[in-house]
Amino acid sequence: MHFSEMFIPTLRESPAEAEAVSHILMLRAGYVRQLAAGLYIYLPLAWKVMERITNIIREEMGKIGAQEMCLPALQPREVWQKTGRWDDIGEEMFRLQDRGSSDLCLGMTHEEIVTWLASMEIRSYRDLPQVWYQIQTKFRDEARPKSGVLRTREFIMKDSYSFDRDERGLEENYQKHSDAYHRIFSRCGLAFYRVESDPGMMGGATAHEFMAPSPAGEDVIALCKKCGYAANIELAESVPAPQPPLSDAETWTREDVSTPEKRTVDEVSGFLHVSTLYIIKSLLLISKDGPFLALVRGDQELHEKKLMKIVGDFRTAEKDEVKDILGVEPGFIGPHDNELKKIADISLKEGIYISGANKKDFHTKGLRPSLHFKAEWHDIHVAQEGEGCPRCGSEITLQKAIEIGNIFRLGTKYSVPFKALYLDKKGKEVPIVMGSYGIGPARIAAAVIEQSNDKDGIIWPLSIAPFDVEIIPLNIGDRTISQTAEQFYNALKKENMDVLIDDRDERPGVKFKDADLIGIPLQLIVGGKNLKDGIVEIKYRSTKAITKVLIQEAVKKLKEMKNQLESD
RNA sequence: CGGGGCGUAGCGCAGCCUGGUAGCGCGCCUGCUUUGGGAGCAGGAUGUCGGAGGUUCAAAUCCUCUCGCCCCGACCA
Repeated sequence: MHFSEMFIPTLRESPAEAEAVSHILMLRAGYVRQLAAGLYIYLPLAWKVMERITNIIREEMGKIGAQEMCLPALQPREVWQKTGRWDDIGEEMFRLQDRGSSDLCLGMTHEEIVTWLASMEIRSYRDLPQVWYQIQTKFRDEARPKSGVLRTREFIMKDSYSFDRDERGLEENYQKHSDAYHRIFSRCGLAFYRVESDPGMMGGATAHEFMAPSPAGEDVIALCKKCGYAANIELAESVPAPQPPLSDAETWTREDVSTPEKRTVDEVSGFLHVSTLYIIKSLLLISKDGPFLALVRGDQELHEKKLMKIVGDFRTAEKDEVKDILGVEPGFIGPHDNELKKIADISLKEGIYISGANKKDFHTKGLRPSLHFKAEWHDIHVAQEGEGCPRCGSEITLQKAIEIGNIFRLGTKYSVPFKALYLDKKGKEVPIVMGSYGIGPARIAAAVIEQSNDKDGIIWPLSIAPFDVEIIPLNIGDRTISQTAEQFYNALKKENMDVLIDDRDERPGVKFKDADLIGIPLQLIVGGKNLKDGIVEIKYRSTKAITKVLIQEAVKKLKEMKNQLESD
């Protein structure tokens, strides 16, 4: 393409509304424009990147035998009612009515639709397995769109669905997808981890997410460098360091100490000059089975999602309820001397503690769990940096990350309500076993930018760059320069390279700046002085290293360099 | 949905407190010069000051309401 004919509206300054690096650079380099909150226009450069990404996805999906199709974005209420999600999902779903007042929604995902299809068409075990996918727009009425294309209300997603006879088949397809995803993200030049994740609204058994580390990420993942344990903080386990023995710990006998007006862990810790590791945080919560206490160590935070998995939905008790149930106001409640059900974090299992005394302005010192109270023990704390890996014990680290893909074992969660059944070899009706697998191509692009940029702009990996090479004739007023540049353009096209030539009547500085901003991996610089010596320059965008080559060798050299970048 | 911030030319911003002819830089258009890291000179175009209502002789500025966007949190494939 000729730069002068292509729509690449670069900006000198970053628009004020952008904060995330990828957002700033996509705006400045002329890749996207924002229409409204969470709605983006993908300009030609961005669309070329998206195309390259989706091509990689198509290739890899093809390799695992997945078949591309296209499902409607407009979907009738009835299918969503089959699974109950019409009511479960709430405000995140865009809903509308047609002229006949029938309820419809804009699809936020397509499990219902493919399962409906499968229920209509799949009859026999001979029809299975099937793997279907599409690359299509999804709609979600996000409470807070943010960070450019990272969280939008309308976005393109590759979603695939596997249909198997049994768990073994699902396992195979799950693994195939996992492997394909590894290849896709690697080919796109991303650093990423596969982590254990919470299935959330998708339901089903277990799931994994693919996470690209980046400060712009919304998720936090826990990683163990030693054994490879990797999990979303939503469910990451950890082993907090044990309480160190207090020099005078042995002398702590159980006694109530006066702690006037000291309610929070920090207040009590400061007042008694004791580390928060020796304090029990007691929270009175109400589940559908009634009130119970959740106990975590003073240095830990209660992980509500983990707790919810144990006791189901719960809420915190009101001030008055605490008084009614325990006879004391919040801040002085403790796990001893009452018969409430208790769920305690594993960090509390050993050691000696201080907790509320269940009487106002007093705390009890010298409490020993299991001696002074009974509890169910679970991991209900939020994992923290530096704590022990649940598998191997070595230190875990926490990182922010962008979710670029996910894979879910759905099992029969969708096939049962849809009666998506098949007849097995013995003629028995059996529900199809399903999996679902998503990738966000725009998130891949944004994550790559987040991970690969410098002060001058984007640094695309060759695999998903909008072009392979940008030719920069430094002065198109000079006929020798512009003609040489055009000759290179044609020669490189003949070699099947995707080339952008900056044929604008701009000064060299402007072209250099724009080229670095846009981030095409190779630059071919055609300038007057070098040309007189029969020389042009080739520059790597990533390192800015310049190679001078003879004009007649430049095409060959560029091909070599491209091949080199491809194999990196 | 809770908390905070911001809406003035295409972009970045000043002006608002203390009401009185709407500004600056960049970009854009024309011409000349210039051509290896966002050129110089000369000339020029561009605004419902987010919107509505109110106060006032007079509102970008003060008041009320409203819409939009961004950030933090809640929520979230």
